[in-house]
Amino acid sequence: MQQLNRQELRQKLVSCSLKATHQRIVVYEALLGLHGHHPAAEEVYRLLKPANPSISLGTVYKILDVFAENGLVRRVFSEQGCKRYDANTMAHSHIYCSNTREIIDFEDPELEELLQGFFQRRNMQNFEMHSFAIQLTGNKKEPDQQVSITKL
Amino acid sequence: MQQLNRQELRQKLVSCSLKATHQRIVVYEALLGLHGHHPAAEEVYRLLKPANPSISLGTVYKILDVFAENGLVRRVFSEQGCKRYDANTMAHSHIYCSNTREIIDFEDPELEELLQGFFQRRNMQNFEMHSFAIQLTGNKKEPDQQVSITKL
DNA sequence: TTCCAGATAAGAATTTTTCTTATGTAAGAA
DNA sequence: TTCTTACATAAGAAAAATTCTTATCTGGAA
Repeated sequence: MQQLNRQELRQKLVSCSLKATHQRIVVYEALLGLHGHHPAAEEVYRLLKPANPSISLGTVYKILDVFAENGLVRRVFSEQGCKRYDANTMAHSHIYCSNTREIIDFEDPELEELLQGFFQRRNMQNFEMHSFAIQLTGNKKEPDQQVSITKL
Repeated sequence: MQQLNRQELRQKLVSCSLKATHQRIVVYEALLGLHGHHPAAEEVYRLLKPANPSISLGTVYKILDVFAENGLVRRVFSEQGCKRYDANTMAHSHIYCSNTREIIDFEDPELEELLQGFFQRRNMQNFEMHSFAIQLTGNKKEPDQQVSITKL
């Protein structure tokens, strides 16, 4: 995950015409630090509270929402009852493990390319597509081990 | 959408080793009737309450959960905060329209086939895939009109 | 610096979901 | 058919997740 310093984070916010407040910076920093973890607002709040005692949960909700609207983070589709966020806005899919309840990042350039190509050719009437996302649902055979792919 | 009578619904439940209670039958019936609508528990409840005054919201939640566990309905991944359900368990994708906030069923056999083939060939280590799902996010150009595809 | 549109804190309020417990009922057994 | 019991439901409390309200504060433009 890209390791940005505060000044760079500040830049990133400003480039989205967002005020670079301290709260927004630490929330963004936390999300980047939690690469692959897809936290809910509550988790981000719990993480930040010790070092930022004045931060409020409502603010974290608002900030995540604003970030999502501005494309700084992705909302992760979730079968669970709560919203999750992902600072990785690159094209990637998610794996839902029924065993461990994890949401796992799954980067498969071939898959992305395949779909990219498909949708470029596919003629959709009355629809302007912004993005697509795939989820795989299943089980990790070894819960402790990672999921990986071998080339075709 | 398949138009099943009560007796057939009863059969369907029993075939999943679920007791065919009146509540389950009307919930299932409602879901089938709302083809393409992807309701949340609350919506199903509101719909059923007039004709079934004794039904309880908690029961609807439980029933939808049981149905999902038994493959009678699909949980629809949603960016929104609440769980949605879909009685159409055939392979299909969902389109999220940012304008209208709709979730639209999108059947594209070629796409399903393409992915089916891809995942059959793709070797995934330590993962047993049960299903995959795609969402397209974007905007309907004409909010009132339908989205459709033209063959390649 | 000053100023102010927009951001935050705090906590109330609302919405969504789960849980608990007493009661009810479907469906198999007698 | 009636009995039995394991499972399902109703009701509402409780918990969890999210939004809203309002007073206060602050980043950054002028």
